[in-house]
Amino acid sequence: MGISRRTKSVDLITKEFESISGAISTTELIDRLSEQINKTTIYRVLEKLEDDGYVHSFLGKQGITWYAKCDNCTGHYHHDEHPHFQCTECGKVDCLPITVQIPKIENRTIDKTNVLILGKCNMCL
Amino acid sequence: MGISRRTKSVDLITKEFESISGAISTTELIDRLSEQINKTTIYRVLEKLEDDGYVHSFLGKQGITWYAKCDNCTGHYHHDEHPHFQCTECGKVDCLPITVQIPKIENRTIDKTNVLILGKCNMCL
DNA sequence: TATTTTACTGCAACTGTGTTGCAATAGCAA
DNA sequence: TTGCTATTGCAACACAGTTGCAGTAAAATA
Repeated sequence: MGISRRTKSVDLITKEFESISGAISTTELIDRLSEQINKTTIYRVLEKLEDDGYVHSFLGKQGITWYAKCDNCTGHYHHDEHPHFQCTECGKVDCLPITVQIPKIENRTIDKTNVLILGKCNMCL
Repeated sequence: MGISRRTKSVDLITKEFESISGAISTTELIDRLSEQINKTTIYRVLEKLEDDGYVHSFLGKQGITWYAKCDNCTGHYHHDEHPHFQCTECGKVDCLPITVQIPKIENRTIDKTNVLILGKCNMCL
């Protein structure tokens, strides 16, 4: 069940995603919007935007949730089957438009793969 | 700074790792040992055991910390550069003795790669 | 063995991320 | 304009993990 009404919260949050490059953590989003939207609402809107396929979520370095409106993923390819990169210097997180091959594994099926790559981004090299 | 004194807590925790196959989450370890060891101590001992290279830590599905005494990683190869597998049915987590190739990425350096594969394990197929 | 040093432990209180219940508000269709 | 109900804000909660500190106990030293 995604977004069914266009509200102030939805507008503010989508505008935030349009204005950034890369991903944003829920905590950062709450910091930026807490004077205008309650944090509970932020969590709930993000959930719905993900249902709608507008953003996707994943976990960053310390296990906190990040969201990205990734242009590289569309349609059925959506569910973040691409790796994410987090810079260990500045903390910035991006989607990587590459594919990571996972070998077949005996006696197991693979539903989903989460790949987080840690390193230095081009600004911090 | 790893373990420097052999205490009851260290014995109980290492004994737990000897008795299991695969990985164990901090929460499960606390459940099992909370009558014998305080949770703060469990967190602190795990940290030291990781410093010593006896176990390694990584994040599971919901961002909680897991530890494994993985036999496949030794010496400099230690720092969990292997993928981890979490069963979406039973929740069991294992180290996978395979290598995932990460392509070189322009304008970035790679320090570490976290790969979590979600799917069904051989018991749940 | 007795003493001393200090690593380790337990406790209580705290932090940060995320969730839940519920009453009030506000899109939007009719 | 009205009525339905999705959405919101608030307060309180849940849970993983951390911190400060005083007391305890390995283990080195005498």
